[in-house]
Amino acid sequence: MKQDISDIVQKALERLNAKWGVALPDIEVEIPRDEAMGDIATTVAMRLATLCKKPPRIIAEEIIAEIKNNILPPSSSLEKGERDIFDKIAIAGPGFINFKFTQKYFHKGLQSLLEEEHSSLRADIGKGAKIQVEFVSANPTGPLHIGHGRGAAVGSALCNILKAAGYDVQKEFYINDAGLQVKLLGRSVYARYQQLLGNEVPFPEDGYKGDYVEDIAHDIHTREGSRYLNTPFEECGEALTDYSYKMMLAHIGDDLKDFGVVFDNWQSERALHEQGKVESAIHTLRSKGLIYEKDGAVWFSATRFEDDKDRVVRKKDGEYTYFASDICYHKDKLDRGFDTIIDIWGADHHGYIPRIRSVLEAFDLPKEKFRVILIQMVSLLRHGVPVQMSKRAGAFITLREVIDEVGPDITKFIFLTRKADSHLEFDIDVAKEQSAENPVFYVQYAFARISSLFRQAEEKGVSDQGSGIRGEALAPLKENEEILLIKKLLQYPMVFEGAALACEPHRITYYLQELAGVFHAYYYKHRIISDDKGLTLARLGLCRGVKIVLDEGLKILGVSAPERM
RNA sequence: GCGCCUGUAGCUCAGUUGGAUAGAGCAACUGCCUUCUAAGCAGUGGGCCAGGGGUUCGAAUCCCUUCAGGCGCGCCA
Repeated sequence: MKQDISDIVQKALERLNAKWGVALPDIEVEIPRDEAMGDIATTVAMRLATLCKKPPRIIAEEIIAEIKNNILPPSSSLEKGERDIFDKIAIAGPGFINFKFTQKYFHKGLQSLLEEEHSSLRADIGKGAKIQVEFVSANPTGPLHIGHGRGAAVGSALCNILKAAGYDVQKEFYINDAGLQVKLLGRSVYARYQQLLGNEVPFPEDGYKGDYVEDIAHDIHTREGSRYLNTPFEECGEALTDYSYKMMLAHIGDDLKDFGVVFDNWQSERALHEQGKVESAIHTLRSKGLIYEKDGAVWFSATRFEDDKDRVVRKKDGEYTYFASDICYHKDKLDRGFDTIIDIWGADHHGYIPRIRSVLEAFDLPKEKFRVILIQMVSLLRHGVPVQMSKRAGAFITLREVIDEVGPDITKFIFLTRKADSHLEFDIDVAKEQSAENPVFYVQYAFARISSLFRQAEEKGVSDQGSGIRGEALAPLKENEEILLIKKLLQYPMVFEGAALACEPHRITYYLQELAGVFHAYYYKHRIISDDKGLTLARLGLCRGVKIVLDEGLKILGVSAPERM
């Protein structure tokens, strides 16, 4: 729909520009707010006004005349051409050009949806460009919490969108398996293990206090018995630490899997060190004169770029910082040949962005290739009361608990009903108890209703398959609600494109709710299966179109599309 | 103190990258099940888009400023 208008207007503009001789602006096309104004509109005349130094309405008139006289197929006959595609082309307001399509146009649009199915809903924006999205990347020092869940839902949906938009997408989880935090987990497990066996060693200050730490200790005891009892941490710490974080990592992987999120690659931070990549990246910076020593530590001159402070890469104790691995990691990602790398972070890490951008600049890597999506905090509520979350104290609600209690579909859908960068209130009881009022069911119910229709049609021996919804078969669709519904279906590609370009999955969520709404209204008002076979087939065709688009959208969100409810 | 984000209906949030008379879902109130799933439909009420200034044909959207809230500003990750 958008493409058709863009093409037609583009042709008209190119012809007219022989006379104007200006730099043509992009043709922006939008859905008018009010249905009555038209099906689609362009603002290009207003944009041209300053360029051509003419009033926008005059320009709009010229464009319309050009379209009617010289562009529209199949002949120069204005009446005929207009009848095939447009009911009306009109100027409105300050210079909008509003297009109103014919029923025939909508029938054809539905027909190509039915013929091409999902492929007609995707686009080739990416043209095979390699893009990598890194998300979740939770420290393997504890279970995933609800904030990670939001990141997982958004990241996964975004990847689905980008794939459908023709990008070659890789989903990556970065494992922070180096550094102090995993060591602290090891110490915590060590202490619990000793305590379990009656050796009351002190629990580390700021250690991880969650029950899962004891679980790991128990697990080690059942597998390996008491062999580490009274062994100093210096001797067995490494083994315990390794075991512990790998265990956590396995749990994280399981949680994600049950949430319906899978990764293509798990990149270990340790591996970067072991392969000498961290050292070599720092070395490269040093050779560029961007590394210096001060106070016994090694620093990166980030202030030469856009950061407001220089940053330590190697601590006084000789250990590399997390930032050092991150320097290496981001360079490495681009070295791996990705055209774009997207990092999805918790919004509390926003201060980190200038640092990484500085790094890319330091390596002469184009920083436009690096994009960050920030995920705002989730406030978890129970009965409208905030649940306080503190990881260190061990008092928090895990993603696992939420999935078990509320279910993955509802959880994901709620995460995806808001822009990533805006706060989200997640009330477990509202999500669960009022599940009938939950928007996810509204959308799924539309899908289930249609599925039910097809089952019944089949029982009555009516099938839209085989008999073929082609050519004139869709002509009986004449009701307002039917045209409205087709129009909604044909808007999907516009919404999808917008979601892909802006990296905003929530647009799909909103669209699906609207589509379901239009469908429910239609379903209530008009009977699909009737004695009129031609009409029944046409309406089933329309329903199949809705089903295809609902299916596509739900797949992108990672939410199931049930045949029955 | 500096930086980033947020402020839209009673509540939770959208708002097509600057477009037309500001939108949805809850909540409230009215109706609709002998008809393909009422997890549904139809309708009513509800707004100084935090306040103020600016930019232009046009601002919830961009710039400046004030106020309010959140988050950062480690040789943690």
